[in-house]
Amino acid sequence: MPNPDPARRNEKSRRAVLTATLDLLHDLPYPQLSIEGIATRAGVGKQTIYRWWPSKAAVLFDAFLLLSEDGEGALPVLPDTGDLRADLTLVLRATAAELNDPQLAAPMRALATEITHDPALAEAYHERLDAPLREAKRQRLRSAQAAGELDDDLDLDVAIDVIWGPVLNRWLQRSGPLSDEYIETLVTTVLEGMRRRSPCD
Amino acid sequence: MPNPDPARRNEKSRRAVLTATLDLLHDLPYPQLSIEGIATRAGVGKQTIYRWWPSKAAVLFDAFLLLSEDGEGALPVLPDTGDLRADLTLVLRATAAELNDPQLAAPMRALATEITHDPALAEAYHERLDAPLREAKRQRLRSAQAAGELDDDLDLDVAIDVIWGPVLNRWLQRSGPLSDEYIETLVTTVLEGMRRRSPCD
DNA sequence: AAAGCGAGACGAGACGTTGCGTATTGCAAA
DNA sequence: TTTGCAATACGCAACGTCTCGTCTCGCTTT
Repeated sequence: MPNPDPARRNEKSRRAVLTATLDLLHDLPYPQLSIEGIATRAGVGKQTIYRWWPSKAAVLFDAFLLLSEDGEGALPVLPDTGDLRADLTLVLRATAAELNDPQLAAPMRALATEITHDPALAEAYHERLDAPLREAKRQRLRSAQAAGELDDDLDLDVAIDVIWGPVLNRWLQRSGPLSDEYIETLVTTVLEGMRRRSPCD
Repeated sequence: MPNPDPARRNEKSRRAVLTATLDLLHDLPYPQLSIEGIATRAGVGKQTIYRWWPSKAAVLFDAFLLLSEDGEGALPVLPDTGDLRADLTLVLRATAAELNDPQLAAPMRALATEITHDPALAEAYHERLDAPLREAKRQRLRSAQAAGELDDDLDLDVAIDVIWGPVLNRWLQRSGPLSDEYIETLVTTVLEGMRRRSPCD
């Protein structure tokens, strides 16, 4: 009797577990979230959780997946008004708003920290959650390249890191607020670069 | 009998606890690190730990503090050869080497993740560990401003985030290797900016 | 078609283990 | 003589495994 048969899996129990996980995270910090607590809240046997998920982090990941699938069925797309600076500012502000929302912040922090300790989870994250979003960002930057706003030989992946890395980092490390001013300055710095220019602008 | 008297504290026990913490982190991931394990390894009573530290994270923080104080008594300074690009590349490579060293990586990951869940720890981190390093970075950038390499109205704190944020982020999220090529491209992108330039370089 | 059957997921919860944080006991140092 | 110390017992909570009895399927047999 090796593995359980996914075909016979009870979808209702699955969703109950995931929503219970999200519910509980509204009230208590992730480290205090327990499998037993999830099972009780979901009205589910502990074994049902241990049967389908290898770890608390895996449950969290699926819960997160449920969240993002509910929000948007299709692939994410970044706004493209032709003004890259405006679009980036808009998107980063939206991101900041999400990160400042305690509702979403709790599971996001939890996922982010589990990823740093669990390589397997990290890979799943990049495949299922990060990749589509990253592709959307890449697409927007490609469009800006086509429009002549960006250098053609710019490394888009590095560019994405340079734009979003500081925001995520500031949030994770709590080094400061994700204010509009910060985002404004960030976008300017990234677009213009740090080097002094000869006076030809 | 309210608080213990720090004057009568046993320095030997203190160091035993902190070094035991670091030792244990070489062998097992941080989540599996237990107070009881530290006490046993250190040859110390559990109560001695609970008397002086409020949490596992606090022990970790002090252990980390011990590490950085051992490494360098004085304030850190970044190299300044007059060539900002070269200096940044050098420093980032050194940082990447540290982060790639499993010895140091374990406690660093642990500290980074605890910070995201514990605001009090985050503040202590920024005061005692991040601030001095950040000041050194700021100083180097100021020097570059004075040398005319950088714009005078550049926001140095944002600049620091833009340079170091992507590295830390890539490492925490395991989104890719901290290779020399990555650092090279990163430094170039940050210094030159993403925007297309009119041909006046 | 209807009744019987086996497999396997399910809710519930007991079980031994582990680590938590507290309390107690001598001992040693200041 | 006071108080931090190592050691260890304690109650508690969550762990992960296990064993129940129930249920829901899909496949036979009639």
